[in-house]
Amino acid sequence: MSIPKIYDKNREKEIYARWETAGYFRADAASDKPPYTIVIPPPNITAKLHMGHALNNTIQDILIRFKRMQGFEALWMPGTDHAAIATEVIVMKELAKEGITKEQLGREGFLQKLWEWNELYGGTIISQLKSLGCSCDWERTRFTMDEGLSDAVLEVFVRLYNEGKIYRGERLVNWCVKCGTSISDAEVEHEDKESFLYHFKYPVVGTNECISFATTRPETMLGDTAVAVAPGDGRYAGLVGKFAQVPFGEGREIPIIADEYVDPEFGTGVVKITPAHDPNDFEVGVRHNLPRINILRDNGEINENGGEYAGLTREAAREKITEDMKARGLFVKTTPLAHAVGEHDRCGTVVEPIMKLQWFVQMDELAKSAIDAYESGGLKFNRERFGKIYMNWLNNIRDWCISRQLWWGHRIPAYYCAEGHVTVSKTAPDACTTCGDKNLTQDPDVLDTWFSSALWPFSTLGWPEKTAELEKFYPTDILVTDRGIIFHWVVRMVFSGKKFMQEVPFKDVFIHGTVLDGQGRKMSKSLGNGIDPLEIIDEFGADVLRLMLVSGNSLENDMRFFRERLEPTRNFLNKLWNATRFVMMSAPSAQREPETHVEIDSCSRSRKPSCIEDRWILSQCARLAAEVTEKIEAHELGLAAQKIVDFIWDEFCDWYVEMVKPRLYAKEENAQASRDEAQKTLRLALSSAIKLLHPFTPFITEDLFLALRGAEGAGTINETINETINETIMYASLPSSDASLYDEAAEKQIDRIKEAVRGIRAVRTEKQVPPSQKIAVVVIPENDEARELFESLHSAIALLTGAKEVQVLAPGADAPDGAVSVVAHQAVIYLPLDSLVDAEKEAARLAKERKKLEQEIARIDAKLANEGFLAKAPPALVAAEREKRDEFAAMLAKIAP
RNA sequence: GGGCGCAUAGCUCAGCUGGGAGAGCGCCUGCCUUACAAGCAGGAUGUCGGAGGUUCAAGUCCUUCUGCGCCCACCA
Repeated sequence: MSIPKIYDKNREKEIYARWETAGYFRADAASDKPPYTIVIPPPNITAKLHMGHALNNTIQDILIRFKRMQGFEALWMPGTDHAAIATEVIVMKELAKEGITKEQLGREGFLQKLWEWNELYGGTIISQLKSLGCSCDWERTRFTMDEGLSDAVLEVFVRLYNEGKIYRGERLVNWCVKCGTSISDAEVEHEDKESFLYHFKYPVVGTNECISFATTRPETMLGDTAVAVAPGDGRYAGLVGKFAQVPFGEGREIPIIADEYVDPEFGTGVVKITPAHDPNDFEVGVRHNLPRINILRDNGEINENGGEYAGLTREAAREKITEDMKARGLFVKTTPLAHAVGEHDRCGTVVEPIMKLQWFVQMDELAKSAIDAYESGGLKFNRERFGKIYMNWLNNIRDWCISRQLWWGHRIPAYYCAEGHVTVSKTAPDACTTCGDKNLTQDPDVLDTWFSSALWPFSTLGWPEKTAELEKFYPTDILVTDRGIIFHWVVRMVFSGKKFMQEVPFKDVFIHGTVLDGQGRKMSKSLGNGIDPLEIIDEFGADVLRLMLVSGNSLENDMRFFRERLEPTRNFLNKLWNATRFVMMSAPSAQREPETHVEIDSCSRSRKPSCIEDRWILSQCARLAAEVTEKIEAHELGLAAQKIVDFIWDEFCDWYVEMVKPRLYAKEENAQASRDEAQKTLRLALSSAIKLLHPFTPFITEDLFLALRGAEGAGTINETINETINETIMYASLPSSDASLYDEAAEKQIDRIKEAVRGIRAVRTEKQVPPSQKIAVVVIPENDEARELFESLHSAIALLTGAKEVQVLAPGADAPDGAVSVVAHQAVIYLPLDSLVDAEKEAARLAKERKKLEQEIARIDAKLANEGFLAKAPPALVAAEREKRDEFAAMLAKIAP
């Protein structure tokens, strides 16, 4: 029977299905274990898994799996977001293909289409997350519009309304004339566009003068209700208080006012004021009690207030008005101007500030609580700079417009009577609370999608009910998300959590970078440069994708995605597969390796292996466990992964496995005990590393772990899995990192062996000794301790260097003639290579060695000669430098001049 | 206009609280050594963007300049 040499990624689905069936992802609110909670950033129901999701969820899964193995009751709460406008836009596009509009379907009919859509596609991303290996508690999967979460939304709206924190008001909102809805500031994207600055003038009433000004939007002149100059601007001092005439329609006369808002340095120092269509002007209008003239229809056409221009589009009106001003001699000039234009991030339409009756959340107090959370240290970001972004936004926040003129979403629970009285209630009220009118109509608008996701960390746990889940799992431990939604989401969750749960929803926020294409550009549909994670999973397996995503880069920075980076990762997993294959073939003992911390500890202490290499690798295991734990807890996942990879590939495969081969293959009768010990240690060290790796590459590690545990005889890896179906690595305890398991003596000794082996190999290569030629190696140790060390590992050294035998002489023995020497710590190694020794070249080689040592010594001497260094550097460092100098000097002395 | 990030080997990037420059890929040499050629052994490669400064000591901290990139912003 043959064991496959190549690891098979196609087993992932089967393994996942077994985990799910076994209920391994479930988190129990009644558990005694300490909780560890993460709520997933709910993907939109329109979403298909992209690289950003793959990275985001890999990070979360690594943390959750690690904590689960550490013994926490780990809950990863999954779910999806209804994504009001995004979903509505997509479904409308689908309907448009059939020539249907949402108006034709009516509200009920359209919503039914949306629910159908959700039924069909809302779960797509969930199944895709499963193929990535995510260990979410799927039975708890929530949706922002399901019953419980909708109840939470209504509860919050009503409470805030009753507290006066939610109000309805006519304000300027960002209006998308295409989507026919208001959008939040955060949904407006500003892009610098080449445009024009139009210079015009208005006649000043009662004089022959004109006052000139500039604007980028001439059509808004139709709504001008003032002209403003800077207070104290001498040029216009005489005009303030007079009136200018808008030369359209009835020739409206508007006041010339002075306001701080005007920058006298800019342009002519004069600004026309359009309170109904510009946020700044709106403020000016409030200060000066100016009328607001709305000149736009919802579709962007000029309305009746625009008189003769009514019915024109924004663009057409702009041109016609400019022409008309020219005709009246009031046009001065146009100058080119690059300036930022606001566009709707969903459809790219230029956003119009427009007056609308909308619902707002008053932000001052809520913002303050979110600021407090950060300033008090109760909320931490993985990098300070993200905290600054958060604070900067909060310090400049404006009231949050929460009503959207859409149908898909949580409908605003406000009801109006014929008189226009407002009644807010979770359930439809029987009568107006003001006048008792029974004929009520509900507000047609729905809430901003972030209104519901702001509640996600506690609404998913059952709030407003007092549930065991809330008690156990709130607040959550960490939020892992993208830089792009700090304002949209993170901020709003923080103040919502503090407001309704009296506690921040998470203590840590981990912001990770963006996955870019190979050229450093964002992956986007329009560029067509996206890489589908599912294709990568198909080709390489989820393990490879996951490990690659978190390796070799720091997660808070953006990363470029190269397919070429997948191969080294795949190669590593194949290496691990083969290492396990080797261990199972050469150490097929029926005896299981110790499983718990206690067992490992007692193994290492009471049954301390007698062989140095066993002690060494177990010591390295304990250090690895400590380092990996530290790095994961510091959320340095890439460094943690690197440590594990290095351990498995370098320490375990390249050194330890080779070192123990002589013991495994020894034929002597008395070799049994040593062989058993080697086999046990092989299995213990490997399974330790596999457990530490599991959070990163869950599938392959499950296979290998079960194979190692259950292997009875030398069966195939795959066969043994079925026999141990009830067991899993997911709940295996992590290897002990107890510092008492560190064996510094063994570490130092193995370092010496490695040094010697490397030296011998280098000489072999340099002398071009073919690997097939078995050479002789003679070691002359400096003392008995070194002699014992080299003797105990002579077979290993022979195997590692391709030597026929390694002879260890007594300290002080005579060096063999005609041999090449390799100087190591506390030993000189001779390779009798008569035929190959070229006296001249050998002298040159030794001279080079000497020079290297002399340089090292000189460097240290320079340091030690520096009085400042001696006086101010830590004493331990100085001592270490001295020790190194002594060692180098000793080695130098051994190289014959 | 404000804020932030990046600049380290040919390429892609690590390098956390300052103490002898690293990895992977690529490249050169030699190996199908009975776990693995998706492998093994050996090797070459860097004024750590420029200039100042702090320090006994700077890739690491400060200032400044240059070149990319991102975010925020109501300057008409």
